[in-house]
Amino acid sequence: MPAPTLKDVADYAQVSRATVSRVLNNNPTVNENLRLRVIEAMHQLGYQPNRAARRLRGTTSDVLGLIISDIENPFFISVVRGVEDAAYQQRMSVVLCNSDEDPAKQSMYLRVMQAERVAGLIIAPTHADESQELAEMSRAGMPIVLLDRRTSSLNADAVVVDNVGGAFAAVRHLIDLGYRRIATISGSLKLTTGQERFEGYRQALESAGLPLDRTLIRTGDYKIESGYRLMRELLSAPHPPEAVFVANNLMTLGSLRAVHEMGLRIPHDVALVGFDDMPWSGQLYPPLTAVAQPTYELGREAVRLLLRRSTEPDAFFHTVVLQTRLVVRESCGAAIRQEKS
Amino acid sequence: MPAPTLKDVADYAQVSRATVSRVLNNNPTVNENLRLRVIEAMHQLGYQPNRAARRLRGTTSDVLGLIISDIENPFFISVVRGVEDAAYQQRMSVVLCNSDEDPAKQSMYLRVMQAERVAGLIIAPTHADESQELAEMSRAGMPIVLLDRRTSSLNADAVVVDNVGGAFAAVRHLIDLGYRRIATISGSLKLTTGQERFEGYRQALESAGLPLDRTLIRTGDYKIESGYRLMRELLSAPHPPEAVFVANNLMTLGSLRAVHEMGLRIPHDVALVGFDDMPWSGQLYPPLTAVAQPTYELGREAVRLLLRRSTEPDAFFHTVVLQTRLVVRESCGAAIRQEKS
DNA sequence: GCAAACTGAGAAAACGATTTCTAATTCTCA
DNA sequence: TGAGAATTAGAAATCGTTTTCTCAGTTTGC
Repeated sequence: MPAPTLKDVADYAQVSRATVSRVLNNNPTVNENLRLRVIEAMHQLGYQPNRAARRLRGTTSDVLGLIISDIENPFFISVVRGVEDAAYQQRMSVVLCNSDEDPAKQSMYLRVMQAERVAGLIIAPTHADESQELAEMSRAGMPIVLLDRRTSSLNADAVVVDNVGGAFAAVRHLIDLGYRRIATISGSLKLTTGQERFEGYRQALESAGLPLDRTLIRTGDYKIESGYRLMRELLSAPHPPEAVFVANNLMTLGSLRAVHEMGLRIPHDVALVGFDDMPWSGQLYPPLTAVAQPTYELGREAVRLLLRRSTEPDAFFHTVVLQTRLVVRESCGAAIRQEKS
Repeated sequence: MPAPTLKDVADYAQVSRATVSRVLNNNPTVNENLRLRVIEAMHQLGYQPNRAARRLRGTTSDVLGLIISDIENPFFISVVRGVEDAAYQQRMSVVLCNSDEDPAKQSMYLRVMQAERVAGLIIAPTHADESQELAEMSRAGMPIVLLDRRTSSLNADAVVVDNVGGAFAAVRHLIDLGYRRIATISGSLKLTTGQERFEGYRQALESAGLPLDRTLIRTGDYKIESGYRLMRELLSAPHPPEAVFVANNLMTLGSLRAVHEMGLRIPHDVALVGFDDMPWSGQLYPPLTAVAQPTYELGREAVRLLLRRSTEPDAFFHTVVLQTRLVVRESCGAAIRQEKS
């Protein structure tokens, strides 16, 4: 039993295919009687329009491409959900791909997107993206929105969070609580997020007249293991820090383990503030103080930018910066220290 | 600049469109010289076949639908990844939808899938799915694979984990460590996963000749808050349990918080085993003993079943049951107790 | 050496919608 | 009442592929 086509509906309702199409697309030039007859026929037959055919003839596709760099990072889950919800409201579907921080895989998926003739593309470019592919697609008229990270090789719409401001608020909070020797475990400086969070850390120290101490700075790779290793290094040093700002969620988990294994207590022996608030952050031991990112909004906003670009292809590029929020729990020691500001 | 079409390639290579199509589909009946000429032309023009047109004409679509019930549950992330990877190897793309445990949203997405004319559908049906839609689609010839959960309203291929065995192993482990008063915080008994994990708990007690004590059984809804509330209830009772088996990841987080807030220690005052091992399980305090599910495999296996059904539509239905593994860390007290088996 | 079988590749017909023409009505107003 | 405008809906072209049909040219079998 093949699925009913528009022609079947037309035959059943005894009208032409064009009329059925008009009803389908809410063309007002169709008589109410006929309209009802066609709708009745569609119901009777359980008709669903074939998207492939529609896309082939119509100029606008209703599929939207989303390429993220690491589906296993919980950060992206909520982003995906934001994109999906916003797209659904526009009756668009989302094709999701995962580049795994692998430039080869990314370029493969870019080709798939091109072949799919997607209406637009939302992408968190991989680590060190030097490829010209994105720029070429953009020049060829494909609406593109950069998500979370930016890349030097492409001028385009982008939606990012205020990494500098978020990191600044976190470190400033530690300073206001009276900590002076504040270390950081930063992310890769090849990613804009890594650079910016480090910059926030630097500015916060500067704003309080504190020196930038090389021995308190460690650079990781956003994975659990590097957080563990770098935290051990920091705490084993002759003159360990009083507090640490960790620049992402997974490295924070590794840091916690290191502290516990060394038999130290948080925040009494060392205070901790993380970047990225997760559903389980409040259930860690101790509950984690962290910079919350508007991940869901990030996704929604990306779709909004994409739609704007589709309708106004020549508008100036926008970069939307979403604000973060510091969620204070116990790992920073706010409850046990006097705020000295 | 419109994208080049097959016709453009044909003109450029001075052959017919049919020949280009044959080259594209590796039809061996085309002469090597022509083949090279066509491939060269495709390169020159940067040609990418239009999937919409291809899907329209061809009988087989290369899009695979995936409907999950809660994208915010970390459990599904790895499942999605498994599906995606397996699909990619078959050069298929995945359209991902999130029903949010909402039957209305699920039925909406089912219609989208039907309209997309997807090659097949992998679905974790929502809570209490009584709809006939799935059964109808199945009867209409759509290959369908049930994921993680089953539903009474449809006989179809399914891939699930051995919930009974996993729960049994977890509780049996507690028994072997010498615990006798073992409680459970179970999931909704409307879901097959909830029922089966409870059944594993029951069987483990029975196998050791322990009574099923109503006061030690609590039923939650798989959310953090219910884990928190139910654990407080259990521990405030006049005769609290020595150990607790919690039937999902989020409720486990809530349970941990409850124990900590009440000033009790794990595993000294109460031991804990969870269901579903997560990347952060080892970094909780204390590191969590949990039943690990082969989530990635779950996804891969679902794709495999789907492809088999596409090629052999009339084969008998299979249910693939994947085994779990108990990951022993510290929350069960294995390190501090003598195993008495 | 002639009929039959095989090869390779073009012409043309699908696929299921949308959209542009176009023609048949109905309406409007002098 | 009749000419022109407005409305309504059908016929046919179109989108970019795949697939079937066809046919010329070549090979094979006896």
